Amino acid sequence: MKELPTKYDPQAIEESIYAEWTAERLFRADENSLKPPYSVVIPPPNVTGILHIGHALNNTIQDIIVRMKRMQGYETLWMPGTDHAGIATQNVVERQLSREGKTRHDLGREKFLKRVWKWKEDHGSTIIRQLKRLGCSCDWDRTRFTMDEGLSRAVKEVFVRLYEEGLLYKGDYIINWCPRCETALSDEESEHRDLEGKLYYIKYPVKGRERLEKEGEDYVVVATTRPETMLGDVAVAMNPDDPRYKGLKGKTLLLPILKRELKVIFDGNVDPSFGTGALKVTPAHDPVDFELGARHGLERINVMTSDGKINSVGGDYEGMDRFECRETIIEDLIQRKLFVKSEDHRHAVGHCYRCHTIVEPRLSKQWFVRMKPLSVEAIKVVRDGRIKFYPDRWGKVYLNWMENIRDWCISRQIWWGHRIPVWYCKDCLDDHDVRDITIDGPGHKGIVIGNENPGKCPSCGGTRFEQDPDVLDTWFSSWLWPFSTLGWPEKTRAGEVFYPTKALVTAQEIIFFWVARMIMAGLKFRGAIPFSDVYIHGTVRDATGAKMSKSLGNVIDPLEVIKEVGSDALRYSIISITSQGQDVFLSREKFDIGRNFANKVWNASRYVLMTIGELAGSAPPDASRLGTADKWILSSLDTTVRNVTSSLDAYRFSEAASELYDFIWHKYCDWYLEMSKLSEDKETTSRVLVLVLKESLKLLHPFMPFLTEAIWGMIPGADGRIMTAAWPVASDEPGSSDAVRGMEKIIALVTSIRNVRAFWNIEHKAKVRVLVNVPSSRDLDALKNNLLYIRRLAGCEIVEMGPEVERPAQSVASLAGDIRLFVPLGGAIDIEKEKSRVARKIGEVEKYLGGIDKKLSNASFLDNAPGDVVAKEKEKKARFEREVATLKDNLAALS
RNA sequence: GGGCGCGUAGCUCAGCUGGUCUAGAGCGCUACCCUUACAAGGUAGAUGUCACAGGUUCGAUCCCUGUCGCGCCCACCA
Repeated sequence: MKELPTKYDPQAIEESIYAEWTAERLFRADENSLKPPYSVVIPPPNVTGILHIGHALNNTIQDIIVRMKRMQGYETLWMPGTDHAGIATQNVVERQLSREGKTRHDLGREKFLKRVWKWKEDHGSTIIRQLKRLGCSCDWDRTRFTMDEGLSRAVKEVFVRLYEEGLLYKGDYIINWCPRCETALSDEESEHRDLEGKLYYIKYPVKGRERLEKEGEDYVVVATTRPETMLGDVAVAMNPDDPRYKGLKGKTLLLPILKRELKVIFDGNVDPSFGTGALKVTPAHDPVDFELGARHGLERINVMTSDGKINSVGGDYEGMDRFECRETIIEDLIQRKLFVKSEDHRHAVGHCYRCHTIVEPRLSKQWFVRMKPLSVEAIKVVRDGRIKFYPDRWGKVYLNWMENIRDWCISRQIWWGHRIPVWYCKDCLDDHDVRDITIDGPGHKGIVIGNENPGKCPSCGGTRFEQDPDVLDTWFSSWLWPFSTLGWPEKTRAGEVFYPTKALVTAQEIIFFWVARMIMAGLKFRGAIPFSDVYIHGTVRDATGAKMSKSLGNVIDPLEVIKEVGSDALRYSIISITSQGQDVFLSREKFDIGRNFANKVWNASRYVLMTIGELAGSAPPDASRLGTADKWILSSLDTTVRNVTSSLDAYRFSEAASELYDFIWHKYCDWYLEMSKLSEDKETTSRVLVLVLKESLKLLHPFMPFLTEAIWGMIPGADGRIMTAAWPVASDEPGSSDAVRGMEKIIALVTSIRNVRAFWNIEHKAKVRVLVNVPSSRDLDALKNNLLYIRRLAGCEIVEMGPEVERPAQSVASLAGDIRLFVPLGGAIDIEKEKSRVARKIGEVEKYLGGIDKKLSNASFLDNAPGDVVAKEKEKKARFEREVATLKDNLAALS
């Protein structure tokens, strides 16, 4: 007989079991299998990343889905991989370089990229290792990286197609610019955070009236939060209906400090109620001003360098940092008496999502994707339910973004990433700086798309080519992930079989970044949705509600938790506290839930394996020999199978977890296992014990894969791996309701007797004598058949049991549903104590009875409520009345 | 400015289409127990005007409206 070690030691089993699974190639997804396919998309974690607790949650959920589906007989593919995280990775390597006193420019592009690749080889698999430690059953043979050759081909293919369909353009727009990373960012990459800023009021003189005496005639006051951008002002705008400024029509203003002449323009988009109603117009540094400038044909003056310093336009301010310049300009304006006042002003300011530097809205020439055409289908598929969000409120968030979608800035001024596959013919373009070329659509002269130098220009025959220096947004490769990883644009068997996938599991933060764009890309390039279910789980926060992040230092490292309590406990704990879509507030103690449960399962299994000996074999129990408890536990198991399966199918993971917890702990261990110790038919009991254990372990396997596999390996007659065992199927019949009812009576009676024992401080080893009044003959049979159990579990002697049993003198009484029980205590009864107990109980029951009485005497209730509800209420009433009667009887007898 | 979520036991939270709710769980608390699977355990127990105010309904923790408190997301009010 095999035996489990006495002590549950997750460290001892987890890594070795994972190695066994790997050796047996159980994670592999076979595209030639005849099983129905089932695939999920793993969000490619950032290659610079390490596993944080949010990943642990995310990947546990996916692993649960995948493991259940695998056990249900699907050919499951869980495709793992990482994305190259352009900006983040480049930052990491640049930081490394700066410690050596170098910049990337010192190395040059080629050497720098070599260095990044080296870094990737050294560190890029950290998170993969960690996911394995967590137990993820991904098909690691298919691990992909967004810069792999195949995925890069997909990126190029998509770029070409978008270009040829006129969905790409390159032009001057205000984009979010990170002066630290020195690159453009998409709107999604600029995170808005509320900051306490100032709103500065500044006088702009009217040309020729430099005395500055009368506001509105000699000067105009404008309000701005970014005074440094005034260096790029070209106009001041007012609302045409604003009476204050009617007189300024046709006038010219002077920019303080630079003395540039500014036009006065009128535009309906200016809000007269904000500030002074006069808006300084800086088309190169503000999106609103850019629009205004475009409508009124204004010049665009860029005043900053790429690292956020004032450029030569700024005269004396040249070379100053943008915020230093802000201070200096204010001081200068105060000196020149052009400064009016400043007010506190709270406003949202964009920050770089990678380095948290304040983003500068800046005029820049960038590549964009026209998104509106791509969004049309993507809106439809969610509207008509082909793609469902869980919980569905996220569908609204998605649609709201999709319906207001803006063009996607995809070029980045960094080196690590997919280089934009565009070659410029220097001859056709008259040696213009390639950064300055504007491209509206396909067929632009002198432009060749491709990864290789085209060699010869198709239009002029020239041979001098220069590739676009920029790279693509990382998400431009991530949005292709569901099909690029399956070989697209090649037609592959895997691509046919495993696309579309079924489920996507992710956090709310990347709905726009990734989920929405994958849907668009899937529809556009594969002509089909990439997945049908999007499950959005909550954000993991610390106990105070703050997002867990390294910079806040509130991170719980999952690997440390694994070291302490094991991966199974971590997984179970985090799932059980995560109700659907709700944010998770995490603290260290939460992991006790899983640790204790794992321990319980371990010990119960150990006990079962120890006691069954050779009795169980692999044979099922003989149905004719099943007793009340056997039938009850089998029926409860059946219910549990049904509920766990349906909860998991509905993405209610915590519900499934607690269903299992309750069944295994409070039904199987607390009752069935205890009763099994007293069984007289050891063979049947053993068979039931093993059967229920095996089925429970299977249900638990997706949550606690290691533990269940370890135990499975010790069970006689449990073949193969639990990981590939067949998922339990619930029976069609409702099960033995008689046994369930009977068992409920047993439990109620035993509990009630124990209650009496505890209340009267009856010594542990002393047996009490009990008389039991059971009105129902059905229940009486059930109880009589299980007298042995009742006696032993409650530590009592049943003196009498039947429908006519009366309360003897000198006894205390108790109730178990409609069963009355009497315990003669002789002189040991403290009358006053018992009286107060009974009186309190009467009060309680009468309160409930009152409520039901009121209901039942309400004619409208009787008329309107469905029949079964009324019947139930009546039943309840009868029960309570009996209870009250009994209790009153008891009270009377005590006096 | 728009959208969303949350206020339920001392703490952390479940409670899915209103009646199976006499509102649950885990932790904590009280009493008893080292009963030969488990003290990371067992047995028994205490604790709730389900944020507040209205409304709909025969009936509301659940649906609607408003108020207060907390949190999140989106947004070009300079």
